Amino acid sequence: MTRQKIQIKKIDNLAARQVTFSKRRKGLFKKAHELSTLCDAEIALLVFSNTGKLFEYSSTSTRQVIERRSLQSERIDRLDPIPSLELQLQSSACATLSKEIAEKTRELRQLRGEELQGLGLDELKQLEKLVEGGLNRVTETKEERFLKEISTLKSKGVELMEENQQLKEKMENLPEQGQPSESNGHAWRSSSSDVSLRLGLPYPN
Amino acid sequence: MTRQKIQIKKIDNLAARQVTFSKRRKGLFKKAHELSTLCDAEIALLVFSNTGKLFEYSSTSTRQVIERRSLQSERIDRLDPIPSLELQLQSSACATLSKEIAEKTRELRQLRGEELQGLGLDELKQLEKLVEGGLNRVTETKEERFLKEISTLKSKGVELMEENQQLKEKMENLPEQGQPSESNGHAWRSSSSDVSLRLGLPYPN
DNA sequence: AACTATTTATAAGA
DNA sequence: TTCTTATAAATAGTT
Repeated sequence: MTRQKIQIKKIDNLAARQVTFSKRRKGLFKKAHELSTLCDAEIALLVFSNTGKLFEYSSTSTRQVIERRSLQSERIDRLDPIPSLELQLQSSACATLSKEIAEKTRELRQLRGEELQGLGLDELKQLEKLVEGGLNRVTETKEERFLKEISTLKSKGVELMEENQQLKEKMENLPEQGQPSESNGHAWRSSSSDVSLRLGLPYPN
Repeated sequence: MTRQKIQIKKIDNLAARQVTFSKRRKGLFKKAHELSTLCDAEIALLVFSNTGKLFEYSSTSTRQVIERRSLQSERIDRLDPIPSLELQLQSSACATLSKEIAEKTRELRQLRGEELQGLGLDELKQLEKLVEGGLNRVTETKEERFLKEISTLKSKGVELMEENQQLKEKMENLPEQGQPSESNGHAWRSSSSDVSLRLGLPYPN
């Protein structure tokens, strides 16, 4: 609707879809609120994201609006003695969920390279691209994490070296006075001098 | 919002309110539909007019969306006075299925490298291995398929060449007798001699 | 129901 | 995520 007109069909790119979802959800809620205020309407708006998260708006209370709807839309089903309408509805919901699970299971197996026999050459090429993309992102993330780890260790090393340096200076400034152990002091110096080696740091600073 | 900006408060004039209600309701429903399509969201929108008339939109079915919400909100507000035992059982089955879907969705996204922020270094390494394995299997399968395709084409090529050879021999064994077209025979020979080239076969056998 | 001057929403990019 | 901005879309008031 701006910069460029878009087609109303599912947005493929995940990030773009999430951004659009946020923006448009906000816009939709605003419009719903305006309509309820301007025209004194009672409104309930339920939105489940792709990922299953629920967002809702209601001019009064969602429950109240839903109850009002139940009253309107024929409560004939109250008379249904046997397989209550709700039971039927839930059954079909379960069936839908089951189908969704089957589909996701198949996708998962394909991404893991486990159920490839049904696929054509083109589908295989597409799948390969998808998995390559995933692998790249995973590898990138892993390496970023590694680098972060390394730089954390580096700065810890620097801190330790500074601390040790201060300790060394304190030790040297102490007048020689028959302390419990002289070798103790020596050990401090020697252990403090190779912190960067023990931590595997590339260079001491 | 045009000609003049309006305040978002109840419109006093009845006629104007009704007109605005129609216009904005239409706009709101359109926006809801666009959001559900663009972002693959499940939406239910209930609007009661001033006069008590119900208008509703749903991407799937209003009941289904409401059921899904009931599951999420852990039945805080139950609309059923006595949820029959069967209904309860089914509800919990649905809840289980929903959880399974959420889990599989998360796995899928991780395999696609889309939801990595929560993972530790070890988990990332493991995931990388998994995706690498998948990629290898997909690539292998794809290449097998390629080879199969190639050998199929090869044998077809051989068949064609043999058939052409037979045809050539038949042609040559025919005594010269004013046939419909001599050039026809020539065309056959010339096209039959380069089957392997036209099919892009690596070598004629 | 149509028109249109404006306001509002928003796609793309930063 | 949030901001910006050019442009598309919605719509208030009018006919």
